[in-house]
Amino acid sequence: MEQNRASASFAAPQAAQGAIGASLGPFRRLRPMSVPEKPSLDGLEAKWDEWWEAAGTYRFDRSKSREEIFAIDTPPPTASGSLHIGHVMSYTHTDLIARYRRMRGYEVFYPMGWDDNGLPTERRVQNYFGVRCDPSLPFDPAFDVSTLERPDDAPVAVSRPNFIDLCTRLTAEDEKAFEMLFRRLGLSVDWEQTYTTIGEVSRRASQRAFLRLVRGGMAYTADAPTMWDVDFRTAVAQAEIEDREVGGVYHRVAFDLEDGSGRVEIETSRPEMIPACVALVVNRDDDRYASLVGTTALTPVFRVPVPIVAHELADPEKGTGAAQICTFGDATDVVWWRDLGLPARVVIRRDGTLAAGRFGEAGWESRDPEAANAAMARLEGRSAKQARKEIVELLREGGWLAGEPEPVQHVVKFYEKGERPLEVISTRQWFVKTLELREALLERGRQISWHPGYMGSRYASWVEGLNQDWAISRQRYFGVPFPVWFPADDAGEPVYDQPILAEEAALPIDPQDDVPPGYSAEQRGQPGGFIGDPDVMDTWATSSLTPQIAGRWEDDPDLFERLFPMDLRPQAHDIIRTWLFYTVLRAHLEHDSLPWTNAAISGFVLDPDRKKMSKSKGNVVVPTEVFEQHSSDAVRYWGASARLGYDAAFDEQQMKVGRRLAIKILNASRFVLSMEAEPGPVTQPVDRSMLRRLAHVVGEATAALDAYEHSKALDAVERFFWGFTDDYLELVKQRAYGAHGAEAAASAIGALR
RNA sequence: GGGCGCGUAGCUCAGCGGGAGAGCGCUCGCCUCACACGCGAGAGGUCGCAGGUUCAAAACCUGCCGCGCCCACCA
Repeated sequence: MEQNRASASFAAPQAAQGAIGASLGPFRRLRPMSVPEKPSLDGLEAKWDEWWEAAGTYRFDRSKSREEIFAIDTPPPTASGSLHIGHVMSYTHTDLIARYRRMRGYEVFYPMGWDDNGLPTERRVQNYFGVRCDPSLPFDPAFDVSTLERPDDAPVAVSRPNFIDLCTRLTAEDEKAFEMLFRRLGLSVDWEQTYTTIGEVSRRASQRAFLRLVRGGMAYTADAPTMWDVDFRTAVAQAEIEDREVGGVYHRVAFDLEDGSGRVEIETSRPEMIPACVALVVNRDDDRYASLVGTTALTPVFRVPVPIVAHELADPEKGTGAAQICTFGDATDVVWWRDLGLPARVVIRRDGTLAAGRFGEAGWESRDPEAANAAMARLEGRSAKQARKEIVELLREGGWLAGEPEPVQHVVKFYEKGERPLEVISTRQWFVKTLELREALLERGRQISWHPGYMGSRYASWVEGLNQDWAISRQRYFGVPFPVWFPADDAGEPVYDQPILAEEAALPIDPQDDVPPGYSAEQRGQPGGFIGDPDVMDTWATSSLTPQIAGRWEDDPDLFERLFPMDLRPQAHDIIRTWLFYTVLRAHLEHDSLPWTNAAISGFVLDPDRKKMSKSKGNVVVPTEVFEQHSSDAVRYWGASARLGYDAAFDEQQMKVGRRLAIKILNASRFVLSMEAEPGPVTQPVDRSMLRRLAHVVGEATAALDAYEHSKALDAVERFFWGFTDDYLELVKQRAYGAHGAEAAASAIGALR
């Protein structure tokens, strides 16, 4: 049914077999023209970019119906970095699909987007201009970054509006450079469809979708333990967390039983969390400890009484079989804390340093408050790492350290862009419900056609492993603001459970500038007034709406109808759990549909030694140099030779092959076009045989491209072509020149054309 | 720990039930009027290992080994 919804303008095998000679189509009309003496690839990119732009070759025709359209949800690259060779490969893959669909008669919707909002841009602006954002400063209309003075080389604090302005200006520059590169690559993008994730359309769509989630009960705000990056000082979502193996130290620490009958030893890599300990946990089936459940122990150093509790997740095999529960040392602590209804004693602050309440006061009971507070004074204000050294001394002094600390390699959770391990910190965040949708989202995954198919299992394993709702708020600046204010109580503090939602018609809004309905600007921050939500959305909360943004959802309902759900999401495999997953989630919640029917997943480009390319390794390839050296066609050839889903080695040899192929095509074309005589009916067996093979190859390539196997299509076509030049061309050359008469020549020329 | 992918000529890879292949690289020969960014010829492999199914296995099944990726509540 897909195949039938547009007429095929690509030569079908049957046509070529039927009336050979009569079916030359457009080639019949080719006339000898000014054939260049020495065809060259140099400068072709600029020439054709200009030509396509002037002719509007790839402009999207919105008068077409949904059935006639093939809509692509192009990945918006992060605008605040540099494009690398991996982009070149994956965007070439998408372009191959776009061009193939166009050949099949589809009206292809192929936009470009720039993902400019978010942390990467902030970081780049900070480094580029030497500034940092201080939201407490007022807007400075006279601010001029070019005259910025940095006497001691420290970052200069600028206001939030000034900072955002710098972000906007720098990304605009980066986006121009990206467009130049993509144009040079020869992408058949309709550049009039370009959007940015910080642009007005994106902000409106993000805010509108968010408001609907809140009204529908699918988004909520809660003060809950959340994964937190202490350097960026923001919450991060499960999808942005990665495991890293790092060196750690196991410490065996003794807890005295309250009744003085003995001690319980635990093993921990985070002894600095002992002041935050709220319980010891053991497994009920563990004979060593079962009798202790229900009794009380005293924490070392701080002498805080904590209950010994049982939980099924306590693994007798791990460590000593007994563990401390702290608020919060890791994600497991959160599970135990929640399941067992334990109190919280938080000692890690948002900047990652330690601080505690006064021992001896409510919530901070201690059998020896004086010693506890003295000990805490030695930890206060230190980072987790520094505090660890300090508390080891305290443990040693008090005789609570059993044996010597033992260095180990263990796996710790990091923010993917972060440098220090994540902490679990209780903060107020906005969440989107995902856990309760697990089954529905797994079903959505099954409805997608994955290319290659096994990528579907990556999606499934991610969805199956979801363990927290999606935290979408970020304590940052350059992002889409939440269209929300909170009423201020008599003390001027926000009342979080009564958010004031913006009107949809007013979107996009910024609660830091705009005033909620029914309030006046003077009431901002005043008792009884209002407070704007200071946070911005996770960048994925915007980019998960790219089909809606590119399709101008609700801004242009007629267009949206023609595009959504789209046909194709092309992307790389590293962001299945983020971009792909969230996009499926948003379409499910907002439209009760898939966002698109196909997902084409490209692999990575590895360096020639099959190592991952990264800036730190210094093995990153700069695309412009590659274009310069090999030509865009050659680079595209290399990209096309890599299958979807599989990593490809960066291979200049392969580009040389592509270059040779391109030049061979030019030379063969020069030969064919230089024939003076008129083409005639194809009567000679050799000619007919060649055309039959050609027809077969067309069928083969068509089937491969329908199955998203472009490398297979390339292989078939290329194989045919070299046979065509090396064998067929040589066989008919003399005849085409007229050595065997006019009729035989006309047959050859007809076939050649 | 669970899942997925991959192990075929020096390199990059295709083939996935009946001839072990391509390109690059290598060797040799050719400036043949489309192309020397070319043309022709050639060397090179117990298809990771071990069992099994089959008349027939590089291909299917089982187990193992190695590499990579994804996921997991790794004290």
